[in-house]
Parts: sequence; structure tokens; C-alpha cells
Amino acid sequence: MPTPKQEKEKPREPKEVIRTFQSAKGMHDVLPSDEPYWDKIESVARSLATSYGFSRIEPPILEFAELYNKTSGEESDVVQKEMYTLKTKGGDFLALRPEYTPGISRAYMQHGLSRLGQPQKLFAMGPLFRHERPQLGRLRQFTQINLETLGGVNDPIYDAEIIAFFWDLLNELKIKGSLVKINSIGCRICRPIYKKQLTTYYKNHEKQLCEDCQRRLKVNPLKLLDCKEPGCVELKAKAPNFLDKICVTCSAHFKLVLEYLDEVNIPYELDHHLVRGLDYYSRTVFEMYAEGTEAQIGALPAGGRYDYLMETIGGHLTPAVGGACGVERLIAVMRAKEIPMNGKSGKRVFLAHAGDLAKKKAFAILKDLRGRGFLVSESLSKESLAAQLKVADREGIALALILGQKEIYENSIIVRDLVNGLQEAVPLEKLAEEIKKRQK
RNA sequence: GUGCCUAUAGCUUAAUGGUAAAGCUCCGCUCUGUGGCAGCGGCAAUACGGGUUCAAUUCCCGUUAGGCACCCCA
Repeated sequence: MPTPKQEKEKPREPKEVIRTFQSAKGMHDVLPSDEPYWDKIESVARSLATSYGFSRIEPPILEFAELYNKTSGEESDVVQKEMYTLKTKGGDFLALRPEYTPGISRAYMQHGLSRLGQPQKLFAMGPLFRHERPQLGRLRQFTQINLETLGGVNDPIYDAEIIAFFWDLLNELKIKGSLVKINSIGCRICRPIYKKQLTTYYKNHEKQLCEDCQRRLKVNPLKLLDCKEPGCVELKAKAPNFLDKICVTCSAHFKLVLEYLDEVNIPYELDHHLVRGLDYYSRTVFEMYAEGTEAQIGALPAGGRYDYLMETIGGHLTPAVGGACGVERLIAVMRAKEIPMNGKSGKRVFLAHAGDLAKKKAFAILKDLRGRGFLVSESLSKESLAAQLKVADREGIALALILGQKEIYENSIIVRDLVNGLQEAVPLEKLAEEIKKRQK
């Protein structure tokens, strides 16, 4: 009689080689261990958006690529090198959205939201795509919490409201010590004037600039204020200050934004070097950072005003301000700061069985309890009661229900307190009542 | 997109040009009616492809993925 070992030694069929897969670069799985963070962030964002009076909107993930070229700027990195584009079988040239604002603005026009009460305060939360080199908190598919206030009057109170929302969001997520950086980059009247002055200033010092900045000088002089090269940083100090140059209207607008922030005790830091990468911004721009993670993870919420965007896609001049926050970045910060997540609900009970008959009956009880809204865990595939209770213990469940032959015969069930080890038999029809009583 | 670093089991880490080791986790048993503790046993890995070599997980090259600094950005 062949032993198993001998059988193993028989010549084997050549193994078929099966390709294994990793997720594509920058595309991450959300695992059960991440879920508490996602659940927390999504629920906080949603309830905060509701209380601030924002309504949910979700534009499609695919839009015409041209929408982004027109709004975000042909020259911007987001459009030039980070956009996932594709040609459909019908010949349309589409893009996976790299940001929310253009799509939401498009939807606002397309569906006549400008004819509803103004402003429209819109909230969105979903995946965006940018083809970047991934790092911690920078993924190719990432998720944003996005806010837009569109239409109505160009009122600085809405700029402040967006910032206040994100301030509350960070606080509710227990991300302490966050910093708000804020600036105004003027309007189409004063910005060109400033740009010219800035260009003149830098032209005189062109030789001292780094390579990138010499290129930026031609494309987007404002970005020079963002450079971290020592030589360029030095020059920045003496560069004309935008805040001194913006026009009276912009200046008044900005001053009011700050006053509104003062009114709700949100601290901020004026940063006249703060500019943004997308073309459509005007006036207020802001970025928020978590203490200690500024360098590594970068800005958490960020945004600003974009009054001219709607015009670039064929609409009327529409006051608009918005902001966005990356969910994966929030999670990275929460992990870095070791912000505790409350684990499983203490309201969970565990149902264990002893014996085949009890297993069947337990399945029915399980369904019944779940139908009444109880959170019930089980490990019914395990036959030994010890193994089942071990699972209950591991999951930190405080109350176990045990069903065996004897209980079925008596039409009862054992209710065991796993914390103090005390247990008693309870008639089945009083089980729901008993659980409720003990959970108080 | 550029430069640099990394890749051993689900996780954290050993080791070696010649049989890949441990802790935690997981599964099971001790314990077919009672968990936490303990003991015992089990599953499980050199990311992928190529080269050098008698022999590669180790050395070299490529790919993929992760990370860091840029670029940029949420």
C-alpha cells in the first residue's frame, strides 16, 4: 500500500505557470484595517457638509479632456503630464478627472443650477486620477472631499465658510495644531500688473535663478514665489509683495475674508508667496497643513476662489469659491500622529453553538436577531465551543449567546457575560429583551 | 518626468554563494458544553524575468511595486 509520501514522489505534471499580479503603480487597496479611518472621515465629512448646507453632487469620473485643458490650463502640470486620457471607440477624447472643480462647474451650467437658489453649495467625495510618481499621501488614484460654492454674489463670507468647513473637519478628526496659510492673488485687473512687475524684477536677476525658475519666468512668473532653491528663496525676499499691489476691490475682499476668519477664531498665517498651480484661481487662495507633517505629506485641504472659470467654458461670469482635501492624506496624517480610532462597537454580541442540531437552530436565531437590528458575530463553522468563544474573546465582544442540545430541548439559550464570566439560561422568546437589558 | 534607497511567510525581522530561522498572527489539538493563560502541532516566504556559477535568496542586469528628495500637488 503506498504511503502518502510515496504518492508524492510520482512524476508530477509540469506546473502551469500562472502570472501573479500586484496592483498598478499608485493604485491602492482599501483594506479592512483601513476601514475605520474611511468610515470616520466619510461620516464626519458628510455630516459636516450637511450642517453647513452643502448638497451632494457627483459628476462622472470621465469627462471630455478638453474641459480640463480649458479650465486648469494647458500649461499646468496637472493637464500636461498627469492626466489619464483615452480615446473611446466612438472617437471621443476623454480624461479620468484629475480634479473636481471643472466637472462640477460644467454640471452647474448644463443643468441650469444657476436658476436655482444662489449660491449653490455643492459637496462631492470620490476618486480622482493623476499620473504622478507616487509617495506617501500621493497616489495615482486618490480620493477628495470637495466643496464648491457657485453663483450668487461675490461675497468673501463664502471664502471664509469653505475654510471654516475644513477647519472643523480637521478638528473633528482630532488633527490638532493645523495651520491655515492664506493669500490673495488678485483679479484680472491687478494680477497682470503685478505679474509684469514681478517679471521685471526677476528679469534683472535672471542669472541667479535656478533652471526651473528661468523656465517658469516665461510660463508662469507667479510660480517663482513657490521655489525652494536657496538662490531663488533669497531673491524672493526682495520681490514685490503681491499683497501691496492688489487693487482696492481685491484688497477689500481679502480683508473681509480675514475678518470673518477672526470672527470665528480661526488662526491664519498670511503667506504672500502662496500661489496655486491651476490657472483658474483668483483672489483668495489657501492651504492648510497638519503640524509636523508639512514637508512629507504636504497640504491637506487647499483651495480658493475661481470667479473666471465658468467663462472659460462658455458660461456667464459666476462667483465661485471652493476647496478640496485628500482623504488618503488625512489618513496618512492620522496614522503619523497616531490618532486612535475607536474599534469595534461594544454593542456586538456573539452567537456560539454546540452540536449539529444547535448549529442549524443557531443559524435561524442569528437571522432573527440580525433582522431585529442586533449586531451579531459568529464563528459557526467552528465545531468546538472553545474555539468559538476564543473568537468572541479576540474580537473583544462582551456578550456571548450559547446554544446546545439542552437549550434547544428547553427552548432557551445561555447568555454569558464574557467580562465577568457569569451566565444564565434565558427563555428564547425573551432573548431580544435580555440582550437589550444587558447592553444598557 | 529626474535622482537615490528598498523588496525573505499575512506582519515584524534573522541568515547564507551549498537543506532559509524566529517572534507575532492564522488554523488545529490538549479542552466532542465554555474564552482570555499555558503547552504541543500545523499552514505559510526569498516580488517577477534574465545573466554569472557545479550551485544564486545572496553577485550582476532588467521589470514591477513601495519609500525618500525633486517636479508638482489634495
